[in-house]
Amino acid sequence: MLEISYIRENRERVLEGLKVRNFPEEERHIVDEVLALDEKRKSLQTELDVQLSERNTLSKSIGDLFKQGKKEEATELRQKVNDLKEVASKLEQALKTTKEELTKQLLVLPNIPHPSVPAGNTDEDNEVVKDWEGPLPVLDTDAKPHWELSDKYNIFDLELGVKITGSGFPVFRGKGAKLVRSLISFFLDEAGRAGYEEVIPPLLVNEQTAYSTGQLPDKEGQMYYAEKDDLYLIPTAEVPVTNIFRDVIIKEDDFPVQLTAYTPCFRREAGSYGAHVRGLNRVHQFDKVEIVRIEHPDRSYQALDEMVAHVEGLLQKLELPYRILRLCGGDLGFTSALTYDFEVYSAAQKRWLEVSSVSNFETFQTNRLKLRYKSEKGNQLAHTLNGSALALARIIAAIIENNQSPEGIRIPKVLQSYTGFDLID
RNA sequence: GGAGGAGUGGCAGAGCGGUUGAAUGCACUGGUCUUGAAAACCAGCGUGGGUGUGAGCUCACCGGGGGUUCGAAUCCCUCCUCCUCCGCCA
Repeated sequence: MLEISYIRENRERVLEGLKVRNFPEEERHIVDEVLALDEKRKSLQTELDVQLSERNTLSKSIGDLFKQGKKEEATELRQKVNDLKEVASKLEQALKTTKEELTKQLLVLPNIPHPSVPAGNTDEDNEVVKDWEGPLPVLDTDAKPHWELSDKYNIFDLELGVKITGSGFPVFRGKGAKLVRSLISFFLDEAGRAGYEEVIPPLLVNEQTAYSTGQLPDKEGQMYYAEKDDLYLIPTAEVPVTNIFRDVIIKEDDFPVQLTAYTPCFRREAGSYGAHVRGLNRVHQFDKVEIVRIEHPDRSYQALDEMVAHVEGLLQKLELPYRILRLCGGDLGFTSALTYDFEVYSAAQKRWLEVSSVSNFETFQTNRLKLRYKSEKGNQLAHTLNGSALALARIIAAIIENNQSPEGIRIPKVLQSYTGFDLID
């Protein structure tokens, strides 16, 4: 959620940002509505304070009068305060309504994009900031997509997932299962080496938690919901991990906070079927190692670069061809100010698969989280960032497709000490 | 799941209807003293909102929400969490 003080001081920039995002023109008046509601809120607050202040003073003197035994005067005053109360409670109600309306409108506004974010509508307008320089792998004509390879080598079984749960819940088996576990360990170890503290968070979260990182309201449809307990299955570790710092005020020298977590991720992905989501391309449950940082506003973009470099290092070690995109305004997530997407080339499908998304949310999440740091200027909102490092299912798709050969599937060198084998055959 | 107890500032711990945003101790910050450190002493030390150029003034907040009252951390209702005992259990 944008800070109201930011909108107040940067109205033009907010409007400009909404334009970059392709936020519907006919809805941009919300900015001015928000500003008007804020003014209303302030004047109601001022009026209310006057009333309450008077009430407090009179109440005190009633107490004093009673002590002095001046009962009649006290009773008289009591009546007067009762009248005041009515005015106050009306103001209170009006203030509450105004605040609610203000929040409701504020929730509609997405984060303001970083100046480097290109304008644009769809993923076709994303900017390739780093393309794959070398040749893309070319496979034999009889090369198979990963779902066919999986059948051949018994790596994962989607049919079985259908039986147990439903479509989109793969069952990994044998060397496939071990490959999953190896990747998770490898990613966690790499994050640890880069200074991230490993955490294992809950996989179900409450409403407040889902709200604070921006999954609620609006994106309910993306999350599985356990109605009986009013809990949501996490779509990413970002949600529970970032919320570790909800309602926290940290010291300035606590920066940077660096956390990493492996979790399964659950996404409903309602309505997406078809050839492009075959196999592991889009599933409802997948594994992911996430990195999360809490940063000083002055250093958050430097941190973003470091996170991008970290993810890049992982892909290099896995020997996968990749490219980095800067998302355009229209493709940018609601809560993000700047996002880099990583895509790996899936040689048999001859297409790029998104495997990581690294974002700076600036104060958009911390405003909801109430995550601040102490500074000389008073308590300020910190910046949050996160990125996938890395998401598994598609990485596996790319590894098995790109590394297929008549002998079997070659395991990248860095993983071999984890898997204990160098070939799936 | 059943029965009982408890939730107060970073922590510990008073307060149980009237200048209590909240005693006291510890921790923390600044200062005095000291060659330095410790000790001792002095001072400061929650969050959010409104208002003012500013010092400041003011409102709200004692697990969350609602209520009673002229007035609530203190009384009532409700929800949540934690602890103890019983039951169940990886």
